[in-house]
Amino acid sequence: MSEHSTEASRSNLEKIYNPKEIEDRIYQFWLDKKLFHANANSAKRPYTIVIPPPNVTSQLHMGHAYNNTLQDILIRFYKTRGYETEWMPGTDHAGIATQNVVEKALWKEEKKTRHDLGREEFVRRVWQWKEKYGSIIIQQLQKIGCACDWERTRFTMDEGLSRAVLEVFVRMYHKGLIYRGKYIINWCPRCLTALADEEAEKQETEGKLYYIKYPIFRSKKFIIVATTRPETMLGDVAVAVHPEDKRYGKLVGKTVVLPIMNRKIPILADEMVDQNFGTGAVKITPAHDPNDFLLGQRHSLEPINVMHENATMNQHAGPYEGLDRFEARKQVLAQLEREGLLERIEAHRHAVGRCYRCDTVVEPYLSNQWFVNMKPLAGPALQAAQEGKLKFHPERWTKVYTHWLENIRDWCISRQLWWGHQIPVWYHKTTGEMHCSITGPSDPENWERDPDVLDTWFSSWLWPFSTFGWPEQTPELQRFYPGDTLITAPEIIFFWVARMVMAGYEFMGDLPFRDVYLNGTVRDVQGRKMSKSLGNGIDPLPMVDKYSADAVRISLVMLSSEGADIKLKEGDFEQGRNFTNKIWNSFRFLALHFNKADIANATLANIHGMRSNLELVDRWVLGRLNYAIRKITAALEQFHFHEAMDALYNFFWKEFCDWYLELTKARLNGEDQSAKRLALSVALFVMKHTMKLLHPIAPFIAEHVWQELGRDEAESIMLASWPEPLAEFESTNDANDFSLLQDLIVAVRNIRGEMNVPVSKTADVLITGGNGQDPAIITQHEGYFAQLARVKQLTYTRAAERPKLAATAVVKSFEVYVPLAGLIDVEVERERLRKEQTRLEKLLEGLNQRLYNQDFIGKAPKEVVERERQKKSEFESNLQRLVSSLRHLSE
RNA sequence: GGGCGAUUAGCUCAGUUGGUCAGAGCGCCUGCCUUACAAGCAGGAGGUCAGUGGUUCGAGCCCACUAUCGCCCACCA
Repeated sequence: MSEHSTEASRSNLEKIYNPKEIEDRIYQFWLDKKLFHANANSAKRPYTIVIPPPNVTSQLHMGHAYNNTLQDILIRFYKTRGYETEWMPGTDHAGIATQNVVEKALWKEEKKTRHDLGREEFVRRVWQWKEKYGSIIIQQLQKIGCACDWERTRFTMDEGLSRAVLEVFVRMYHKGLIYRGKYIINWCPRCLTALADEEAEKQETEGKLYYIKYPIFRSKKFIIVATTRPETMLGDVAVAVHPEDKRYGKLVGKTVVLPIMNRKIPILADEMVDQNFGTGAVKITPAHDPNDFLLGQRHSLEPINVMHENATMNQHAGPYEGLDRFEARKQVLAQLEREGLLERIEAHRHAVGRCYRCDTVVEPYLSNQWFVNMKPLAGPALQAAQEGKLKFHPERWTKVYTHWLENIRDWCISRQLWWGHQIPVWYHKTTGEMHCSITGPSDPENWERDPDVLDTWFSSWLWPFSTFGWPEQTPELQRFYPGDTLITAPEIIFFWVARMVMAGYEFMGDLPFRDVYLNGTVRDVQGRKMSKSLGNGIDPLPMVDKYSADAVRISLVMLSSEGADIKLKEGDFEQGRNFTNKIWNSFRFLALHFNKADIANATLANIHGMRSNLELVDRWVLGRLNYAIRKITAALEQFHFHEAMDALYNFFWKEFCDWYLELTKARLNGEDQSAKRLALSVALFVMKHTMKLLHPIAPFIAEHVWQELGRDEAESIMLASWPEPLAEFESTNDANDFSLLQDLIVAVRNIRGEMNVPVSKTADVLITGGNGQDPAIITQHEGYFAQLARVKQLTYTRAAERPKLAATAVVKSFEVYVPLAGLIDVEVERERLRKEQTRLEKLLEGLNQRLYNQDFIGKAPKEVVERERQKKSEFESNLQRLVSSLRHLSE
């Protein structure tokens, strides 16, 4: 990093902040100085963020940019507060997603399927792909400034993490927490694998409910069943009714002839059946419906699987063998129709599961899979939230989390993929015996390994400790586990958050983080989620190019309130950009005046030394800075990012730039060297502190200005300390005095503005009244009026002659007159005063209503009543003086 | 079928324990290229805080119900 600008070079700093090369250079500077790396042997307190590892297939989208900005804010905030911060970056192997991507490419480029290559070669190709493209998203995080500990970058299929995965599987297997069995699972016929319940996304769909007549054996009668998936009837093995259903009592035990298949199947009674749905009689297809499967088990029915894995009908589907399930549905219905067995069709809204990766309709399918018994794991995770050890922000998510845990179902963890951690179980070729271990059996030639791999989340849920070397007790693990904070999207509370907590308790005996902040979703202006398929996304990287990373970060934070969704359009980034430009120009302004000594003098100790020489505006701005420090610190501690940004924005722009710097120009441009140096000390002090406060949100410009300001405290702003409140400047007197001056100045500006007096024209101002209050505060600061309201001569008299043709304003107990002979439009002025009159009258009306109300007088706290009384007398006086002015104007 | 959010200026949204809270940014109108910044400065207009009822001396803020929108969960086939 170059030495900060020389005084000579500062005169030609660009007017527009141009961050392009600056941001890259600064990031490299941080990297060179190893400022992101956390030291496991540090004496500082650790602060750990658990970052969601993005899929290796991902490109950075706006959701990532938002989420990672928030994490980076916390990391930088805690780092400068003296913590040893650890943010471990990495990627997730994303089993299905990655395999799909590579398979697609393989087909496109070589017209080959993975089966053409064979498992070993295919997996090798996926690794190749991963090496080439898998770190793109990680690099993109650098573009937005993320302070990740790059030396610890991890991948869920790294050797270490894979070791942890196998270790966990083996331990759980031997503990009886993992089992294998034939159950109905969610099957994706396109990805050809089982899915967990959470991976089958339920979508409300307008479907149909088909009523089908099943002829009763040796009878003319029928029993009518209702189904949404008629093609599954080919696998029916029974019809069930409720045992207490009077309509069907006589039929229980009879037999029906399954249409098309002509199979004789029984009519059973089972409590599962809902008498109020459909006809109260339900067809039973144990191989294709989870409820039917359970019922089938209770009644010892043999399931009949009628589909292949790709959801075409198989040899058990009779005449429909070979057809796709939906084609089969059509033809089954046609045949039923021809045979007069289709009673009727109703519109029916129901939830259909779809594969979360490819959106294909999921088929409930009977197959052999591995499951985790979740109940024993859920207990501690539930308790942690109930006891407040685990906190969600916003708090309402606690309920979502606990509800899921209370109703937890077993987790299907086997996937019929090649890309992933292969299950460490071997089957004996002759005895069929199972062997589960990390290293495998000692006589491998007699065994065959389970071909399935594990669900990606089975590695993700170990992330908070597997990344630190677990199961070894490494120094990193001992130091950085448990972590502090997780920031993620609500969509993965079940997939990931809850499971990490469960794994944390099971394998580490402690939860992995204490606070979980759920950030909202980034949406387009119409409120739709940004997505590739809709094409409504805003790519963050071009925005970074166009507006700068800081601008993108600032804008995102400004738009976000706690956990709420963000509606985003490109123009929103202008606000962030404008703010960085404002910062740049305020620095540029100071740069025209300051020298090295001024920077050295911009310390609290020095300002204290000169305390008696401070002007009101100096004390005021330091008071406002103190307020901003308190507010921003508290906001960030509570994850109120928006509030922190808001406080910073207002302090810096509205108070420091608009009032302080404007009022300091006289001293900076004046002849009085000591006054100039003093003003610069204060201004630079505020500037430095503002950069420290800004650093978590907009690190690049904060560092850049920090460097230009001489980096006297630390060579990087990342090593500077977070500002402490300035209690000694919390003077309410100064605040009140300055506030009065602001009101008076605004009143004059208001008159000038309404009268369209050009800036080039100065004006005289007469102030009267004050109601006994010492007017010195006004007369002593005549210069403020000159600078901010173009006042040539300010006069105060206790009871003045009212000037002729003057515009008037009432400010607290003072009256402000701006004589504007030749400029004033009497009509405009009258309008202005009347408007103010109406406003006051309305306020008084409200006050009177309260003050004449005995209940209010009697029950409201004394201070409140007193305050209202004072307000009333103030307003009444104001109104009176205003009316007098109006009358005078008409004379 | 359950649960949870949202509804405040034309737009996007803030409003911490009920008593100067009716606000910000953008947009709009007026005047300014005032030697830091036109990506700027100064001024201004715009809202019965979704509706109804309740609690209270007092309610965007608390309670109930209603309406509209959105999200999540759910084995009525």
